[in-house]
Parts: sequence; C-alpha cells; structure tokens
Amino acid sequence: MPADTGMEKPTASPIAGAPASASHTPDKPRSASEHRKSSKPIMEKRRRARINESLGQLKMLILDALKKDSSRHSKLEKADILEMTVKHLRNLQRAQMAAALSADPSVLGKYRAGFNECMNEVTRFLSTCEGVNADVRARLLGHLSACLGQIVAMNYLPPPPAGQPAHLAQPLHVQLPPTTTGAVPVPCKLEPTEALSPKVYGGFQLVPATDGQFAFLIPNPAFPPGSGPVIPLYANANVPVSTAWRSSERVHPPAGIPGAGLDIIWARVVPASQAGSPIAERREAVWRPW
DNA sequence: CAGAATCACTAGTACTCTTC
DNA sequence: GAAGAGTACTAGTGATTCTG
Repeated sequence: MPADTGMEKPTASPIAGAPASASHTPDKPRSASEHRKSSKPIMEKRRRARINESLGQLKMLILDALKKDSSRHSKLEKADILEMTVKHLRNLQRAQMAAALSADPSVLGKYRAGFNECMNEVTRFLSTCEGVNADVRARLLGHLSACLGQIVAMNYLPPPPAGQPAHLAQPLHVQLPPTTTGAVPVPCKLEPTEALSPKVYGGFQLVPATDGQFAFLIPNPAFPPGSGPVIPLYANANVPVSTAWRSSERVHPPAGIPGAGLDIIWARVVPASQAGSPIAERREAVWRPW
C-alpha cells in the first residue's frame, strides 16, 4: 500500500461519494429508518477514516520509536504497522518487567504467588483430566512443587537500547527476598561494565543480552544432586550464550494460549568458583507463559 | 428492544510484478 | 510494452453485537 497517500484513496468505487441519501428527495420527510439507512454509509466512512487516521499516527509513532526513517518505509502496510507495534509493545513490556524487578524486589514475591496460583490450577486441571499418563502427571506436579519451593532470585541489568546508554550508568542493587527455604537474602550488585557477560551471584547465574533481554539460572533440587541442579530458563533467541551454555530451543505455547513462544535454555548452575566450566546436562522443553 | 456501533463480505480501483 | 495475476486498498451494505 502506498502509505504516503494518506491511506485514503480518492473514490475508488464508482458509487463512492454517492451515498444512498443522494437518491432521496429532499422535500419528502424521511422516517427514522430511512435516515438511519442514508447515514449508514457516512458513519461507516467516518469510522474507516478514524481507523486510517489512527493507523497513520501509529505508523509515525512506531517508526519514530524504532528510530527508522519514515521515508524509507513509505510502503509500510497496515498489517506491517500492526505487527511492528505488537513487537514493540512486547519489548516495552519486557523492559518494564526488568525495571520493576530491579526497583522492587517484592515483585518476585508476587511472581511466586502467581506461580503458586498457576500450579494450583494445573493440579486442579490434571485431577480432572483423563488420559494423562500418571507418571507424567506426577513428574509435572513434582517439578512444579519443587520449583515453587525455591528461591526465585535474580539480578540483572538489561543493556539499554541502541543509543540510550543513560541508565547503564547506575549500578543495580537487588535484595533477594526471604524464602521458604530460609535462605538469607543476598545483596547483589551489578556494574554496567559487567552487564554484558554471564555472572554468578550468590549461586545464581545471570546472562544479560545485548537487546535488553536476559536469562538467568536458578538452582533446582527437583533433579538428583549428582546431575546438578538444572532448570529451564527463558530468553530471546539472540541472547548471546557463553561457551558454558547449552544452546536454547524454541517452544510454542499450547493451542488456545496467546504468545509467540519462548526460547528455553537448559543449563546447570555453575558455582562461582567453577564459572566457565562446561555445563548443561539435560534439556526439556516446557512452555511457560512468563 | 430500538438504535448505534462494529464486523464481514462484495465489488471496484490502483499498483506491482511476472511472463511473453 | 501489453496482458494478466496478485495484492492492497476503499466504499457500500447486510448482519451481528453492544448499549442505554
């Protein structure tokens, strides 16, 4: 679509601009239904104009937000505009989540509460579900239960978008919350200069990405001690993975659940003293909505 | 429940690309 | 370059959904 035409082409249809009212005789009083009938095309026309006007504004906003030259995207279609907007908003949501976590550690408590609620729902659903393998059910519930009992600790500093290095100047302090395992909160600090490489803090390993996203590792007792704690992590596909990491894999949400899928990285937690050694023993694709 | 708002479909134009 | 296919868009309108 030639977007620079203002999205509104002049009378493409032969009947455009000649609404039903044109055939109406003005001297004859119109009934309500007639009036409605005659104004319908006009109302619809205005409605479409509103849609196009907003789409035009959206196009300018999204191109500006993405720092793209609008003159080089004159061919942008409506579907493209909507797709780019969806993508951009998803990125903003991720950034907001990152900011919320760094500003308010209690968010992790809320995360756990949400996790607990989801787990309860899964339990309830599985109890009513026939045809689900008992072993799979037990493993799933056991895994979720084990996850819930863990310290969900994370500390990260998402790198800024290109050309926006400002907030990188501030070191990030994250106080880990008390947990059911009685672990002592561990204050962590990540300097901006450290943000682009995997780090190990208090037993948790952090991998920031260059695009503002991140992945992290949490110890998980659901697996035998001998095999080392392994848990799923999520990250964007272009997260730079160090040599100590096993490659990620893409999984997609189940039918009926919105989402574009996630890349899950399976890896073993590396103690600070062993950071950099080969890890990652086991991978298992599990889709999660968070 | 009537009227308004929105959706979904059809028919038409404009434009691009490919083929001959 | 002409013809045709494909795509993107618009307008009009009946059908459907929402709302006061």
